[in-house]
Amino acid sequence: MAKAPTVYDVAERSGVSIATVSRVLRSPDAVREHTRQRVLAAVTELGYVPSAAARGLAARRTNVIGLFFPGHDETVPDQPVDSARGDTVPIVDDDADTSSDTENLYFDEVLRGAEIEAWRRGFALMVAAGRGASREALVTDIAGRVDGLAVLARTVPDELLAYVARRIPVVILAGAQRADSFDHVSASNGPGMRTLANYVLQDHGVHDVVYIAGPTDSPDDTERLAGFRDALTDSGVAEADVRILRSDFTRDGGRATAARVLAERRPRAILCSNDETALGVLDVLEQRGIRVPEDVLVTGFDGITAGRHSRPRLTTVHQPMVELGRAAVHAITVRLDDPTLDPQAFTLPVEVVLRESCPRV
Amino acid sequence: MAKAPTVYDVAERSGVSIATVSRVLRSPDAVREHTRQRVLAAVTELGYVPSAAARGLAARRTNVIGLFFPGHDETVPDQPVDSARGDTVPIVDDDADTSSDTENLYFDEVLRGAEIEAWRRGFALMVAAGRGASREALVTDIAGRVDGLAVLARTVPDELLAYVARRIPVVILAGAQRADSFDHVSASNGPGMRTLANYVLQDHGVHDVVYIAGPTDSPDDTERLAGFRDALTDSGVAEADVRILRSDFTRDGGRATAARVLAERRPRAILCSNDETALGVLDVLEQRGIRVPEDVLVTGFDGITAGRHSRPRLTTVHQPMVELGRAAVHAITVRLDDPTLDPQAFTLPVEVVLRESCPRV
DNA sequence: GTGCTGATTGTATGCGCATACATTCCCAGG
DNA sequence: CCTGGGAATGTATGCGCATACAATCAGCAC
Repeated sequence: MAKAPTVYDVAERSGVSIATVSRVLRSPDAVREHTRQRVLAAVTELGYVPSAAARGLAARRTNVIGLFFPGHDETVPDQPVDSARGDTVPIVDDDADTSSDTENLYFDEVLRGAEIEAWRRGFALMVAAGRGASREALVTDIAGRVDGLAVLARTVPDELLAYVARRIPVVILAGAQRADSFDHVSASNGPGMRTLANYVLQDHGVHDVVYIAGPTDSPDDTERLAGFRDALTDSGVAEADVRILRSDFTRDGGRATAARVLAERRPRAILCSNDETALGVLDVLEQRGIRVPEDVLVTGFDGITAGRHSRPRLTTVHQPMVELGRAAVHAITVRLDDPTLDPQAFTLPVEVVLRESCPRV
Repeated sequence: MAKAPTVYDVAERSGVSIATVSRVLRSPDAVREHTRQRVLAAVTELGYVPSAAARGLAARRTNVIGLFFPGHDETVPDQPVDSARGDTVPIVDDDADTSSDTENLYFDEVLRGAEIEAWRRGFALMVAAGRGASREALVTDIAGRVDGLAVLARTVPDELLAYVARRIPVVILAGAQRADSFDHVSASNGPGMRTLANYVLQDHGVHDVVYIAGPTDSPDDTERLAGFRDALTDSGVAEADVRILRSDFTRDGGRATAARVLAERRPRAILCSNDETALGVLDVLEQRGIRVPEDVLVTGFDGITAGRHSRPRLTTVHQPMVELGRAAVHAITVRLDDPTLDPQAFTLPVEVVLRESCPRV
C-alpha cells in the first residue's frame, strides 16, 4: 500500500501531459492510438487506479446513487466479531420454533434491483440503513456522497428529505403517491388487493371474511386496506359485515392475530395484508386442524419466496420487488438528465398469483 | 437543485473563515461555542451538505468500504422498467412449481452484516456485483472509490485482486484460508461438516451414506467435502463404502441428483453440501413417499431460513452469515489502522443444528 | 499597563482530476 | 516548398475541503 500513483505519475512515466492521461481514460478516441498504448502501458505498470474522489470533485458528480432503508440491526449484537475459536463445533437442537425471521427479503430484492440498474447505467450504489437517532447524520452523510438518493417511504422525516432534496434528486420508494415534490416509485398495492379481494368475494362467493391489516404507519398497508374496501364496495358487501384487524406484518403477529380471530368465530376466508402474516395464520390453522382451503381461504400479499414453499402454498399478490429497485434508480437517472422535469410517479404492475390456499374457482 | 452551497458560502454567511467552518464540522471542540452556533445556523439556513468528494480528496480517504459479489442478474431482463400500466391486475396460476429461486439469501445476509458493521464504524458501504466481461472495469472502478474492499472468494481473478491490493486492503470472504497476502474471513466449513457427518456415522450409527457435493469451483464446498472425508476416517468408514455425487447447490439440482441416487439404490442417509440441495432432495423423497427421517436421514449446510420451514424441518450446519459480513468489514478497518500487519485469517464458528430431518438420537 | 501563554481564528496550500483554452503537429492542397 | 486547418497534445485553472502554519485574541501574573 505504497502511496497510490496519480495521473502525474502516469503522465511522467509515459512522457505525456496529465491532460492526455485523463483523455485516454475518459475519451480514448481523442487520443492517437500510439499515445494511448503508451499511456495504458504506464497505467498497468504503475497499478494506477483513478481516484473517484478527485474525479468526482472535478466533474461535479460522483456517479454514485444512494439507497436508504430503515434499520434492521436491532437483533445484531454490538460486540465486535471475534476470530477463530478452535475447531469444536457445538451441536444444538432447534425444536424451538423460533420464527422471528426478520425476513428482509423485501429489502434484499429491492436492493438487488437497484444494484443491477445502477451499475448498468454506470453508477455505483451505496447503501445505508437508518438507525434511530443517528439517522439524520446518516442521511446527510450519504447525501454528500451521491448524485441521487432513493429512500424507502416513511423511513426519513419529510423535513430531512426536503433538506437533502435541495441538493440532489430524491425518489421515494413504495409509499403512497403523494403530491409532493419528490419522484415516487411504487407497486399497485390498492388495485392488487382489490382484485384479489374481489376474487374471493365474487368468484369464490365468500363474504364471511376477516381482513388482517398491517401497522398503521405503513403506506403500503394503507393502500391495500383501501383496495380491500374498494372491493367490498365493488361486491356490494357492507364493511360492517366483515372484520378488520391489525397486526404487525410479522409471522408471529399473524399467529397471534389468527388466534384472536378464531377465539371469536372461524370465518370462511382470511385476507392478510402481507405474506408473512398469512404464513403465521396458516401455522395456526394447521395446528388446530382447520383445513385450507376447504374450511378457510387464506391470502397474502408480496410474493415472498417462503409463500411458494408453504403448505398449502400461499395465494398472494406478487410485487415486482426487483423491478421496484430498478425503477427507483431509473427515476433518479432520468431526473439527473433533466432536473426541470415535473415530479414523476411510477406505479409498477402487480399480479394476483393463485395457489392452493385460495385456488382458482 | 440550485448549485449546492459550499464551505465558502457558509463561511461568508456566518462571517468566519472556511477553516472555521471546516472545524465546526470536524472538530467542534476546537471552536468557541458562540462561533459554532453561528456557523451551524448558517449551515442549516443554506442547506449545506459537505461534499464527500472534496472531503475525500483533501483527507486522502473516502471512508467508504466496498463489497464485491458475483453477479446475479442473468435472470433480470435488460429492458428498462416501464411506468404505470393502468390498474388492471392480471390473475395467474402458479401451480407450476417454478423453483429456481435464486436464493441469494446468503449474499443478502452477508451484505446486511457488512452494512451494519460499516456504518457502525463510520464507513459508508458500496456494493457491486461482478458480471461477466465488465467485471474488471467494475473492480477497478469500485477500488478507486473505497478505502478497502471485501470480495467474495473466486469472484475476481487473483491477478486483478493483486492489482487492486496495491492500492487498498482487500479481504477475501468465505474462501479457503489460502496462504496469500490477503486477509481472509470464512466459516469453519470443514469442521462443521465433519461434526455433522460424525453425528450421522457414529451417533446414528448410519454408514450407508450418500454425500452430495456442490460445484468443484466452490471453495466452501471443497472444505466441506474434506470435512466429510475426515469424518469417514474418524468413524472408520472406507470411502469406497459411500457414494459421493456432485450437484450444483440449487434446489433443482438437488432434485435431479436425488433422482439419480434413488434410481440406483436408496441409502439410509443423504448428506448435502448445502441447504438448497437438501431441500430439493426432500422434495423428491416426499414425492416418492419415502419417509424422513424414518427411512432416510437428510442434512444440509448453511442454515438458510427456508430450511426452518421445510417439512420435515432440515438439520443443517448454521453459518453465521451476518457475522461474516461484519467480520469482513472489521478486518478491513483493522488493516486500515495498521497496514503493516501480517495477513490475518478469521474463521467464524459454526453450529450443527439438529431438526427433524436428522433428529437427536 | 506590560508581557506572556494558551485558546481561537485566519491564510495559504495541496489533494487528483477534468477541461477550457492555447499551442503544436500533421497533412492535404496550392 | 509553403500554407491553412483540423487533429493531437500541453498549459493552466478550479472543483470543495482539511490542515499546517501564521496571526490574533483573551486572560493572567507582575
